[in-house]
Amino acid sequence: MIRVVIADDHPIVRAGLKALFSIEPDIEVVAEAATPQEALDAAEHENPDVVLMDLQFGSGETTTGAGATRTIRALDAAPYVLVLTNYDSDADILGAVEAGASGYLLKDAPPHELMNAVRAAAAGESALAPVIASRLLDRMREPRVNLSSREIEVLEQVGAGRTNQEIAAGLFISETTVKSHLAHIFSKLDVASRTAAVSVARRKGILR
Amino acid sequence: MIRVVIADDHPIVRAGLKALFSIEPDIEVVAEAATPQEALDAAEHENPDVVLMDLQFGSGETTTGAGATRTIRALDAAPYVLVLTNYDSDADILGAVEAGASGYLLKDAPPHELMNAVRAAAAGESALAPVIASRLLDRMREPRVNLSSREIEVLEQVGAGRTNQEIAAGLFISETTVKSHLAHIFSKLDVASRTAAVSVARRKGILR
DNA sequence: CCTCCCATCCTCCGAAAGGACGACTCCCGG
DNA sequence: CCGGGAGTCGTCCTTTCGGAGGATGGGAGG
Repeated sequence: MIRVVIADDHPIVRAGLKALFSIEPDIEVVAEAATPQEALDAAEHENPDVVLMDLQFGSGETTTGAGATRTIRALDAAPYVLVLTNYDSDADILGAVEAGASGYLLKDAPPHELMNAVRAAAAGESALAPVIASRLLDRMREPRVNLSSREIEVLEQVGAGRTNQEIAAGLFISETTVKSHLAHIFSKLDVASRTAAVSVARRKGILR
Repeated sequence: MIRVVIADDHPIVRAGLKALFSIEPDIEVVAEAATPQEALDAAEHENPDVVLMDLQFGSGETTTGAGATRTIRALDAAPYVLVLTNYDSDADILGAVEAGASGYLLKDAPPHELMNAVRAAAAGESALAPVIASRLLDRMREPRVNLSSREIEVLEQVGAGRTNQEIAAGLFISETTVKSHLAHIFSKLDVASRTAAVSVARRKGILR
């Protein structure tokens, strides 16, 4: 019997997963969690084989799904974590994989794919949705972009529509420095304008 | 007995809703639909009281959830449509209400709120999630922004990071015309720069 | 018919943005 | 201890953007 913990803040999704698993003879839902903290507790005390983890939790939470994944994977006798989420943003996928997730599924996946993934995860294998797998490979090919925290800070201001002057005032630096940061950002993202930088950063998941 | 049709492309969500409704003595799920078209068929032939409609369907669909809502509401003896979706974007809410939805719920709503909304809808009343209701009021206060289709087209290009020259070439118009459209956009959105326009448009749900 | 809105085009001009140098600290890792 | 990256600032210059202001034609609607 595969012991599964469901961690998702949507009651509807929890009910759905439970209903789908109730049909499967070899899978048992041993706990439900509506917050990352509850997920962690359940992972510690219910001795599950697999934790199904949503990445997006309500805005009230201090821990994210990725954070909870990391903590769970650091436990003794840690269960495998299968990330189940709505989006296929590059940043999310990378973050989940780095946090130690065994798989990454989208919520619109057909049920049988979900079952396969749970069984694979329980066996210690990795299961990525096909969409995700190819995206991960694409991402591997693209050289990893490393913006400094200050650069991201500036880029966020740009994304909010502020001018260099406004950004300078807001960050207590000179306009020259803002331009300097932007020049570095442009070069790293291989673009020529602020709007293009925002667009690329959004696509890459650097900006939300 | 309240007859309900569930229209959502996520098998997990359909299973969840069905499971939740199975507990309620006065609500019966008479059909499930994975596409807008299926939803329309079910609305016509199953004689439901309420259709629970997701707004986001897979990219392969020709009709949107809002479109299906409009069509369903135009039927003889039309059922009430309750929109149940993930996001609370202004554009989505407005679109759903204009299409004739009786209510707008978020998928992370607690089950009892969902049940209340279904019963209210079946009785011909409106049920909006509190979050949505206040947002709708905010939106009413803000003067409605009406960008022409051409202006939106230009704005999309701007959001993709293209320069005026590139946009002009792409749309087969002169750069002057692009600037003219942008000037109108700026004035309508009450901003002073292209990046600010994109930012505001995104917040208002004009751009995704 | 006349008016409003949309889409298209124009010029002139100032402001913002971006490129290309250089230069100074601070701090981290080899 | 030294190199290099990050962050800060500067100047000079070019290009792009946006503002002002106007013009044309076409379609929708009072």
